[in-house]
Amino acid sequence: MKQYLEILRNCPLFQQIEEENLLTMLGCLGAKVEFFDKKYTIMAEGTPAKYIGILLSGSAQIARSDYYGNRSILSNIGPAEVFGEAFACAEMGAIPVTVIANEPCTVMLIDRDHILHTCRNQCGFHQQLIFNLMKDLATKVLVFHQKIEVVSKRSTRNKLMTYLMLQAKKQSSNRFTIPFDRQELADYLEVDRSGLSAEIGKLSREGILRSHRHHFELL
Amino acid sequence: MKQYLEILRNCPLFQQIEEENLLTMLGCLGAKVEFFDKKYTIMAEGTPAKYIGILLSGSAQIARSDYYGNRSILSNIGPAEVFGEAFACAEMGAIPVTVIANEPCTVMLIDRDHILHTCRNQCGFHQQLIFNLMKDLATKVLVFHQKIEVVSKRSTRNKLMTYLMLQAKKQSSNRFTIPFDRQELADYLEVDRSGLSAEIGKLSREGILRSHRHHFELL
DNA sequence: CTCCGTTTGTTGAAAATTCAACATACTTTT
DNA sequence: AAAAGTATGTTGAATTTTCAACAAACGGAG
Repeated sequence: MKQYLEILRNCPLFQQIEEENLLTMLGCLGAKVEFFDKKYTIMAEGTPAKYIGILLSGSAQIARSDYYGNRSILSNIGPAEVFGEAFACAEMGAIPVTVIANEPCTVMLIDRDHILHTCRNQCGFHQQLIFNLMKDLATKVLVFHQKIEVVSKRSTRNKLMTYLMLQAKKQSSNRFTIPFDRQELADYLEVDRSGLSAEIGKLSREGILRSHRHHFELL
Repeated sequence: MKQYLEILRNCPLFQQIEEENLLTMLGCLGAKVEFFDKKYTIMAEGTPAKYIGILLSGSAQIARSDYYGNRSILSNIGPAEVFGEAFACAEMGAIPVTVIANEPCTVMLIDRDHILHTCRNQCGFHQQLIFNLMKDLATKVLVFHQKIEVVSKRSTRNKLMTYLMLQAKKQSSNRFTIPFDRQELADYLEVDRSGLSAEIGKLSREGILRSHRHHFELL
C-alpha cells in the first residue's frame, strides 16, 4: 500500500488525513488493489454496487449503453479520482453504468459496508472520511450539472461549443486537449459522429476554432 | 419550529435524529423559515451558494436558462426534499440554477457554514447530519443519472417513453401523474413543445398510452 | 518501410426536430 | 355567465440530425 500514498494524497477521499493514519485506515477498510488491462471492464452495469473505486494509475471511462446500442459517455476519470461512490453510498442493488479502462489501470477498491456501517462513531479518521465523501459527492453533482448544461443545448454546434468552452475554462487556456476521440466526444455530447465531424469542419472554416485530433484551440 | 417537526421527520437530512435533539440542533444551526408566493424565486442563479434549503410545504422547480432563453428544468421537488445542498457543500461562489415556487411555499434555510465548519467533531447529531447529507447527495447523483438517461435518447419519442416508464416504475403503476404541464415536460426532456404534443398524440393513436394533462396511462 | 486496422472527414438521402402561427380546450377572474 | 388569459393540439415549411457508405489520414506492428 505504501507505494500508493503519493497518489492517495491527491484523492478527495483522504484529504486532511495524515499519511501514518492513512495506512492504518486502509487496513481497517480492507482496501484492495487490482489491475486492469486496456479495454477491460472495471465495473460492469448490472452488478452489485458493492465497492467504491479509486483510480491509482491510468484512465477510465464511465459509460452506459441503451438497448439499441447507443453508447452514452458520462465522464472520463484519471488518477486519484473516485468512481462508483454514488451507487455504493446510495446502497443501490446494481450499478447503472460500466467503467472501462482506457489504458492499463491500477484500481483501489473499498467495500462500501466498511465505510457506511463500521465504527462510524468511534474513529476520528472515519468521520473525516465521511465528510470527504460528502464533499466528493457534492462535486460529482456539479459534474453532472455541467454535463446536463452541455447536452441540454439543442444543436450539435451548441453542444460542442458549450463543451469546448467549459474545457477551455477548466484548463485556463484557449488551447487544450480533450480526453475523447471523435466517436467518444459524440457519445459524450449525445450526437451523431459524422455530424459532429462536419460541424467541427464548419467551425474551422468559419475561423472559430482550430483542431487536430485531441487538440483544440478556440479563436 | 415545533410545527415543522412532522415534516422534518421525513427529510433525508434528519433521519436517525430524535425529535428532542432535532429542535436543539435547528437552533444550533441557525435554521430560519421563509415563505414564498407562487412564481417567486427562492434561490436565484448567480447568487452565492450560502444556504441549504428544505421545502416544508408547497412545491418548487429547479431550472436554468441559457442566454437564448431556452429553459431547462432539472427537477421538481416537494415537501421534505432538500435543494441547493450540492452547491453549498461544494462551497461554490454562485449557484448555477434558479429555484422557483410552483405554489405558495414554506422553506427552511440553513447556512452552509453552520453545517460544514462548526463543531464537526464534537456533537454526535452533527456527525449524523453529515452522514445524512452524504447519503442525500448520493441519491441526488442518481437523480441526475436518471435525467441523463432520459435526455441522452436521440428522439422525442424515446425521451418521452423513457421518462414515462421511469415515472410508472417510481409510482408503481401504469397510471400516474407527472409534476409538469406540456411546456415544462418539454423543458425537462429538452425538446420542442409542439413536437412533444404531436408525439403524445401519435403514441395515443398507436394505442401505446392514454393521457389527459398531467395524467398518463401506459398500455 | 509497408501493411493493416482504426480514426476522421465527406457526402447525399431520409427522417426528425424546430419554429411560427393558429385553433381549440380549459381555468380563472370579474 | 361571459371574458380574458393560459395550456394544449395541429399544421406545414425550414432547418438540422441521423444514417450508411466510402475515402483519406493516421498509427502501430512486424
